[in-house]
Amino acid sequence: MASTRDRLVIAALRLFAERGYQTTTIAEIGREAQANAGSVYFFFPTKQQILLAVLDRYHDGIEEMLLAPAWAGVGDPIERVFALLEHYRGLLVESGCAYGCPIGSLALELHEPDPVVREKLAANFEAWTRAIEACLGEARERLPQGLDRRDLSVFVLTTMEGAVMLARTSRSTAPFEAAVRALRDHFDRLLREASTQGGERR
Amino acid sequence: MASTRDRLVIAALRLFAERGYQTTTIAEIGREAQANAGSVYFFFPTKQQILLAVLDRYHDGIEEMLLAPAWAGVGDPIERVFALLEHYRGLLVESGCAYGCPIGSLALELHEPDPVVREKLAANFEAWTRAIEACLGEARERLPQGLDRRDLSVFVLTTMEGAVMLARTSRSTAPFEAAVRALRDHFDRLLREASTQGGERR
DNA sequence: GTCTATAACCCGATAGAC
DNA sequence: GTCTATCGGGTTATAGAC
Repeated sequence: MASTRDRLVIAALRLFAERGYQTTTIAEIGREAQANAGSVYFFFPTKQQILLAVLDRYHDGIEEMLLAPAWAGVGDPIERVFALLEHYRGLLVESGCAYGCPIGSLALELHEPDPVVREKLAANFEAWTRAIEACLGEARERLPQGLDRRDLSVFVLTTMEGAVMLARTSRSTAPFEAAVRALRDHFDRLLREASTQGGERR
Repeated sequence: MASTRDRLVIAALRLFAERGYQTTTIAEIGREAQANAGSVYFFFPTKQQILLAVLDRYHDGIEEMLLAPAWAGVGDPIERVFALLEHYRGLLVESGCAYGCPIGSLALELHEPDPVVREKLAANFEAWTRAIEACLGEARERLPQGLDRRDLSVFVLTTMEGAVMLARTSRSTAPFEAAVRALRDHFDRLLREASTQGGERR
């Protein structure tokens, strides 16, 4: 069995994702981790420290927890972009459209977060964006010259976050699928332009 | 001076936007509306009823509160799409990037909202999407034949919501501007394709 | 309609035994 | 390291005077 501290972090990660930060109580985190409310304070002096540990866990685990499952069997870098989006669609379907991106939900739930919390949220978004940017870098020869791959990576993330938000709120995957179709249309146009550009590329 | 009920709704609207639903107390709403905490319960039996009134206010006021200021002096329907996004960018700048879309924030803060709350949140997203869809409808002759204008309208909303989320979290307009540039690039390609399509349109 | 006072409850955090 | 017990403070909502 994992260490008590680990069990507490995992329990908090689950509860924050499913019910939010403010709604989750220290007692619930303890119960979920088979520990007592008071014991939580041996490892974490404040509730916010648990949140920081959870955000670190997401950040450190992005490969193993998110990218690896989403990209299993998908080698093409452009298809990886859409495989990641498809992974989120799967999470929506699994949950009956109750799923929300844990980082996005925390980012909007906490209106005036402590700077250290806000920076860890931003670091998680940054790691996600970089993963997409790496895909676009791999596929650079198939994309138009002069394309700003950073802009496009951010655009993929805003699409995912907005699409999950709308799907969750309407309890339907329809808006998610609509946004992804529109993004795919954009990518198709980018790939088509690059393929007719031809000639020397560097 | 506005009626007490109106002042309460406006106060709640402001406080929910700035500090969130759960963080805002009934006492604060009363204080902000120059009424007493106990008086709030004369008009609203529960806190959730205040939230419902706020969501109705947003929905009924979308023209006056949002679209009219954003579209002042902008006639072109495509430019109206980007003027609305530019309006949100202005709100970000004004607030030092603390701004969040009030509907989006509530949608992610409340993880298991009462169905009636969730439906009013969804109705607000739907009204926003329809406003964009109307612009695209006006500009239909300049857009590619067979373009799914509903998909594209949803895409504009997901871009706005995602972009505001990232800007707020990083306390920078950079990701907002990146996402809007990428969306503009997409629109440019759509308009270019339609202009070279030429011939008969209907 | 508006006010004061308070009931009833829950939470984060602490103290201290073992 | 883990437990029980509890403090102190804040919240929604109610009761009832005016």
